[in-house]
Amino acid sequence: MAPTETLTPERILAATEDVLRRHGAAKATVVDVARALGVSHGSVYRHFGTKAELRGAVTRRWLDRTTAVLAEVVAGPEEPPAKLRLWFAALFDAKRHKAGDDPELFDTYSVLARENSDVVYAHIDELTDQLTAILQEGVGQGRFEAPDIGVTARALFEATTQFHDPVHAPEWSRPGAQQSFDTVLTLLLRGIAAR
Amino acid sequence: MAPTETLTPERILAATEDVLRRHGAAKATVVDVARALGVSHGSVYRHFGTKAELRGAVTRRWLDRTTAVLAEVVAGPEEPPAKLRLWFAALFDAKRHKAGDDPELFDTYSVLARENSDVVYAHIDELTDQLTAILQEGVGQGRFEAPDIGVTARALFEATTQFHDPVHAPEWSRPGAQQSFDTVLTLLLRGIAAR
DNA sequence: CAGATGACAGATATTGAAATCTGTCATCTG
DNA sequence: CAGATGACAGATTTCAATATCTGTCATCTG
Repeated sequence: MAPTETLTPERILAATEDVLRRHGAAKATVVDVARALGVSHGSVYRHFGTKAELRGAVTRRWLDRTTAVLAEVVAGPEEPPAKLRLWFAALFDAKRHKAGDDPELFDTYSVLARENSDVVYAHIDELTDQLTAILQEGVGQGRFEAPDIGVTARALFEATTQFHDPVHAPEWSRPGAQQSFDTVLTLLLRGIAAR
Repeated sequence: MAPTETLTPERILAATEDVLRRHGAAKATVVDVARALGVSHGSVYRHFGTKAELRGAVTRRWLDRTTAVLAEVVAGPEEPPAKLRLWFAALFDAKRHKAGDDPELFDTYSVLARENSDVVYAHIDELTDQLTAILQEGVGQGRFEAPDIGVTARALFEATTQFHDPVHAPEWSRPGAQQSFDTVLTLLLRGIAAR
């Protein structure tokens, strides 16, 4: 009856992350998760209806950690142009570190992301909402010009695909990557700057 | 002895494209190619040292067709800003049509591209050289500003990854795709425009 | 004798039987 | 009786035997 012993979604998610870390996306099974928790796999299905749902929840959790970090940048004190650059730099940095520090785990989560595109789309919507907020702030101060802020936010996000989409991770360690990133951002900032 | 009967690299490449079209990237074999030509597979190896080399040559051919179309845009009469937009529009259009018109064939060539990254890198270098030429022209006319034309060309190419990299093909038929493309290009053009 | 052939060894892919996994549910238990 | 269990059916994966393919080369042929 100790709280550690109660089977909760939270504990299941933690165990699932563990199993994924240890076995990789392809070999992680619900049976493994149950075994790690010392319960039958039927009990896991009491909290998550399907394996896909469980993996979706783990994916959401992983992406939300990045969203939280970036939300702090949005709330930060910088001027809009500096904030926008900082936001993208933080995004690129976070991804680059995740990919470089533990490539296997990054691969595992990349597989999860590919099989949970709905979760990823929701994540992208959150990120473009954050971008919209920064743009809004800049337009309000007369620093940015944008006919449609939402569309512009989306365009900024897509123009930087190369630097945040996991499929491009192999290129993030290329020598010229940082320079390309800086140049793209400079172009985009000039592109939205009020004249 | 009719010229149709002489075994040439050209004929082998054509037959290979045919076999790839018919069987797909995974199942196309050198034996298939030889069979299609009515020769033994040993003869194919007289012209292409390995299967990888043959597939690389087919990949190069496929990419070169796009390069040729875009070279015409580079040689065209438009003003640099219009030419730059036209060049990217032609690139996006070409890719979108290839992907939409025959998805299976597009998948096949996407697989070839993935396994021939050296060929793809050479292709990307050609494309950025074309971009460099357009930028050069614009800078010469005082229409563009760019501290380093080569780096800027590369940045423009990477900022449009979303619209030409085959891994993003599924998103090309999304409703907002064209609007995103237009917006990104507008931002980039404003970004390089001389003040 | 230039160019094609086909037999061959080792590498890779296919196949089908056996093992494991997913998702359900009647039953058990504190 | 809320929540866990484990046996079960059908789906999926694994594994090992078999078949096919790649790349070489001694031999053939026009």
